[in-house]
Amino acid sequence: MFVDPKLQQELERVAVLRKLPAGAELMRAGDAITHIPIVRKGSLRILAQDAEGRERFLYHIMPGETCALSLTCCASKRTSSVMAVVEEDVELWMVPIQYLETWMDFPEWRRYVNDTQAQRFNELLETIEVIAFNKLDEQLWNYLLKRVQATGEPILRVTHQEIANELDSPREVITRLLHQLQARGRVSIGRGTVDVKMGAGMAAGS
DNA sequence: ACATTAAGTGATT
DNA sequence: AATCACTTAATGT
Repeated sequence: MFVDPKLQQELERVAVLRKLPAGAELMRAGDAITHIPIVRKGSLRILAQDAEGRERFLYHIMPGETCALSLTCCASKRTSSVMAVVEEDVELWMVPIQYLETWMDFPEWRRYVNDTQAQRFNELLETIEVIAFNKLDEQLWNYLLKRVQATGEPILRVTHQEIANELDSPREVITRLLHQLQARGRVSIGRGTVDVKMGAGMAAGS
């Protein structure tokens, strides 16, 4: 994980290793943040969540990465505003937040925190762009692609309803858009599954 | 066989 | 693009 043996040693000393199965919820909006999760294996899916329980997919956290939001959240001692769901079975290092600051003495840690912040920021911008300027069919395709990339599995076990929830859109619309994608050979759908055909981008249409 | 859940459809705004 | 009302199909017990 870290090159600096001292930092690595610190990590192994204070972090609690935690394993969670796909689909498990690591945290929900409103939860207090006591630990910073660093993904060792697997991946997490991060969703925005509002007071009424509506959701919105934001991005994934992949191995070696940590949640930039928890970093800023605990720095300002606020509660989480996002929900974290396990995408692919994960192993997490749970680092008590107190070490966030004390570890700043390690240059490598500073760089790591900085890098993840920058990376997340870019990803966030990207998803904002998708949400703000793209039509739902493009958002859907983007969503499917990201999830496939995050799981390494081309076949997603998801219902239309679940997708609809995460894109905050009615199920019927998702069903119809999935059919369009199927007609274009980009996916094939089964009950509770979507088989995503990887390959070229979205290109042309309607 | 029955109940439940997922998906498909058409009409309406 | 959203919402409704309803049908049909798959799946679990």
